[in-house]
Amino acid sequence: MTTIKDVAKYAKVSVATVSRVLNQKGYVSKEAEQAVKTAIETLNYKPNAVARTLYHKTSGMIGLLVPDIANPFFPELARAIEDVALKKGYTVVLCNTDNELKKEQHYVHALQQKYVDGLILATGTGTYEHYETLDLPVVALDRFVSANIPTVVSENKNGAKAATEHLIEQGCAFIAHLRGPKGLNPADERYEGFKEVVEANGIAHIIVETGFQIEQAEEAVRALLEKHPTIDGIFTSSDVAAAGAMKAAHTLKRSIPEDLQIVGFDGILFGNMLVPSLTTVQQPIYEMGELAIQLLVQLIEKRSLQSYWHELPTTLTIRGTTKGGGA
Amino acid sequence: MTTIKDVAKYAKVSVATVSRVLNQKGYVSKEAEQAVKTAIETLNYKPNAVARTLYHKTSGMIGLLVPDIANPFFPELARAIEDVALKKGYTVVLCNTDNELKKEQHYVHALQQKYVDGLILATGTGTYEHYETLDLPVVALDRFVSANIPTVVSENKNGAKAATEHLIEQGCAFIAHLRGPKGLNPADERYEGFKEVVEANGIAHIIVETGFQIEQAEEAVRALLEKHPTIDGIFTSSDVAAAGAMKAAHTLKRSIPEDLQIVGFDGILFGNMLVPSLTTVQQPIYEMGELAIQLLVQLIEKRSLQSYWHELPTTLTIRGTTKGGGA
DNA sequence: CTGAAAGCGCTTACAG
DNA sequence: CTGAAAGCGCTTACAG
Repeated sequence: MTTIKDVAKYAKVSVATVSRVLNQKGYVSKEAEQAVKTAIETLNYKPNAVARTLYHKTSGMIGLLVPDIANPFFPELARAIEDVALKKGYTVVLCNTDNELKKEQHYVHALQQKYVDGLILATGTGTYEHYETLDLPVVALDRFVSANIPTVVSENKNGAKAATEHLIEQGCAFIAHLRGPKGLNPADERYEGFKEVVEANGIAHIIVETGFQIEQAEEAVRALLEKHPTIDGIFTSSDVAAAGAMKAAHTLKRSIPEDLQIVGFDGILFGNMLVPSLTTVQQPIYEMGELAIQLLVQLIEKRSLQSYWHELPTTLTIRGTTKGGGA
Repeated sequence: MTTIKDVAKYAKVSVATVSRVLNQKGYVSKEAEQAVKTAIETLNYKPNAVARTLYHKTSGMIGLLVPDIANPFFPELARAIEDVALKKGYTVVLCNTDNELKKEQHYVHALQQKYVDGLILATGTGTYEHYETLDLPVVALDRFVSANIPTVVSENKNGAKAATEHLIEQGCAFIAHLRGPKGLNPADERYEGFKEVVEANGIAHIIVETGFQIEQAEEAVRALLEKHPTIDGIFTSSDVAAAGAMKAAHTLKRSIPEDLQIVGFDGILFGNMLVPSLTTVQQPIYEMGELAIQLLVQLIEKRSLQSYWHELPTTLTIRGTTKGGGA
């Protein structure tokens, strides 16, 4: 690798001068500038980012912590973040935590030691509370961590209410809710929204908790439908769980949406690939990612934020698994 | 941030001694060691990874270049890579290239300047040929770049042959192949495999090219089925395209697998979420990712490789979209 | 306008 | 066994 010294030697100037033309700051004569530019060109010199980082204490990298990139909600989020990062000159380090405290801590330490400029937390065990004392810009995405940390979420509760109301409007009289893990923010809020609406309308309902694996959801729904054959509506806390519900319904020869209506939550791409395509509460996934990194960059650049709480609207997308929609 | 100097001062030794206990190399007395350890503990000192990188010219980071992490094949791959990286003490930088030469070049430069220890290329325009002269360990994944670069792929051609043979065995007489972009290695090989089998068996066939968007595939298959209503089998170059084919079939009221049988390629998770679930050529996605990073780490650690060519077996997973399987 | 020097935080020969 | 010093590649006051 050619270094700034090589360039200086070739251009017959000092390294300070080379540095000045590199950073376009400070005075430098036309002749010196030209000589340096020629030297850079002919030696194919690229400044060493690590040395710069050591001096500036800023690396141009941000850490993205997700539970599991293989969970289809997160790739879309990651893509949005990476797109904006590219434009703004940042680079994204991907970390899968599996919601395990140990992995989370490990990554936070590793990233800090590398001088990352900031962190986007799309994960959180809820137990690792050191983010505020980290002295590092942090944005929480799809999760609430602390009031001092800018947060980007979608309208989980409202979305859940809309989904539940839709099922009721379409004639469901006994609705099951497949809720996500307790203690997980979005799952709790979706549950709240569901409960509020069924209770307000005096609708029979039942709640079952599942994780993010399709098999769990499928099994849960199969058991549920066998035990309660009169269930005619299901609202799931994720689209993946909805797909599991659809598989279970298919196995039990319950036709969708005639016998059983299903509404998912997330609006990930594959919902539209299902047959019938999935009615779901669409989160503005890409926009959430975009906003999160924009806020993070503002924080990094020490610009002040107008708001620390950003709740983006969800929209009910009616498709083939409920009666209001098409195929 | 506390530095090695602070620790040295607190422990009343030189920074050299602190460094020695940090790295557990060189002689250091029990007393000095103890003093340093206490100092590290009480000051909560973490060594600065950037300074180390500057000296050692090795960062503990690897770059992962994929076309688009939102394309469901890549998150599974990325997850495998990240899992192994975590175990081996590396960190993964995620780069989406969209198969654009400009983005690819940008990332390669940016990563090099950050002293990444190696690159995994799961993308490639085929035009950027500088990887061999990069002086950086590189592994090609799901793509052939050069004979000098260790390569991990799956048996694309054999998989395609098995898929096509399966369709013929199940009675298909007029088979369409939705091939991926020309010039893209895996797509070309799958096409070759298909062609060989249909030609050897004298089966009527037709080829259409599509990209990786479900909408393209759906539209292509709709047009195809309208023009050629006697098509009774489709082999697609990806599972996403197969989902598009299923949607088109559904729209045209062609029942699967009775009227129309479909085989995909990839074996991504969501194939199993479809109804009927998708018969597909399963690539060992996780294993491919694992192997790629293991090879890369071997390269980084200057251990020699037995082989530069790793072709992992694919398996035909017969499910609900062809007649041999279940639902 | 320009260069010598100190410093970012670490590591490792080199003397002792 | 231990410390002073040089060096990794850059940047920026400070003199001139």
